[in-house]
Amino acid sequence: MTKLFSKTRKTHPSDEVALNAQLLIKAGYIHKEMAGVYSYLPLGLKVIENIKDIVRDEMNALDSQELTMTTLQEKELWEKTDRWDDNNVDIWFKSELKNGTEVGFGWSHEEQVGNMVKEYINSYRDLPMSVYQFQNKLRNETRAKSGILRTREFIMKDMYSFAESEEQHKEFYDRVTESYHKVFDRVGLGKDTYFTFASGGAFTDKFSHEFQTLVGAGEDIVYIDKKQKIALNKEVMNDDVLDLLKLKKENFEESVSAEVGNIFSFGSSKSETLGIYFTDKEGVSRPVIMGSYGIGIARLMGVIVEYFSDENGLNWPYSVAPYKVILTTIGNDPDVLKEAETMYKNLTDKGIEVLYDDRDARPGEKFADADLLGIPLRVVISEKNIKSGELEIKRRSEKNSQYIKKDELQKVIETIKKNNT
RNA sequence: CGGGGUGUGGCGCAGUUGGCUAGCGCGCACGGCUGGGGGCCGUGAGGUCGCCGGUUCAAGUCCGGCCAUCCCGACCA
Repeated sequence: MTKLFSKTRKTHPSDEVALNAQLLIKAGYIHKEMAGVYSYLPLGLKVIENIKDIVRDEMNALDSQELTMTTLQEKELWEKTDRWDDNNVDIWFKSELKNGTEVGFGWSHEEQVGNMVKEYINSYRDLPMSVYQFQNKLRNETRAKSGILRTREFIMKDMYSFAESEEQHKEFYDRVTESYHKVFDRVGLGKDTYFTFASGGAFTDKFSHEFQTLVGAGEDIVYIDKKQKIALNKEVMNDDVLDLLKLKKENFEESVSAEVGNIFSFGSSKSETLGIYFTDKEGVSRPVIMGSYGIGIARLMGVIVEYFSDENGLNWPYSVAPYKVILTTIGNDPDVLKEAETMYKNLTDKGIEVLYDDRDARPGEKFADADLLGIPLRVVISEKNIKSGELEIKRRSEKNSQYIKKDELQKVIETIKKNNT
């Protein structure tokens, strides 16, 4: 911790109202550049990378392939789908090249990816196919708010799928739904994250689907059916939709939620506009069926903060925690320091990420920071504990510390990992 | 984009009807005492009072414009 350039602080900036940003700034995870624009410091970046690793793992399991597309985008492509005009899409950041050519900064990559894959999709043998990326999206929001939940620049995982038929598309779409549930389970939000019917929007089928996490800081209103574990976004909550889905209104209750993911079907409309065709078995040229699947990585981090934090600060699920153990020394006794360094090495050698609080600070400050930083397990090394021969541990999710035998530590860590808290 | 609020050392704040070298706490540096839930004492560094212009003998304070930021609303593909 003496080498960590970020430091904790006791207060948050007075103009930061959102809990997620208050805590992340106090703990030194993020830095605000301007309204709706945040930098991710070493601790914050580790959380982002942990979330990305989980998402990446699940996307790869779908045989989707990772790539990275550019932020600068061509005007012509968006004009084809009539989405360049500011009257149709009002969140564009635009600029121009030295020669006057207009360019846009990507707020989505649907058009770009569609245009790109035309080169590689020729035959039904090339389908189904899917690609994804983690990328900074730029959206000129009229009003950024809620800390890192709604920003002008944000990290998003966006995936795109291409299929030869509605059936093939549906199969992939359903597998993505499963994968998304796994992602939200793995980051600790599974219990309160609902598969949600939402309005389709331009170019899409009747419904799109969202993944909504029940959390007070959210911006959406959903109606949830806890038994069936599904939800309807308020925007589609009406009798026609209920009839169509064969659902009963009385099973639903209203709740505030945050959208952590969404998935769209485009059918063949976008392919027809962009000219993405393949040749089927009969030699007939047909438009591909396209889908789009997003997870807001930075927003997900913010939702996790909002969901788990308490009056003492952050509280990360093990799976996304920047460090799994915080090793806290008390006093400057040589035996204490030696013991701490031995433990640091032992745990690190086992692949467990340890944040070593080697500061010459008083216990109270160290404990307060350990809580604020939200590391799942705290281990305290002190003269007192060395004499007793026991290990003092405290889980972030629990109030009091406990004493265990030294050889039980590994088991405790395994348990926390398994329960993800 | 409509409405409202706020800008004073890195952070949180005070500064009265305009008036004297712009204060306080945290943090920071140095010295000392401490040592299990943000401890204490002393010394010190650090400020174009958001920016530009105006009124005045005199502006952090009054007026105008601008900028930034937050909240409510609208929007959210």
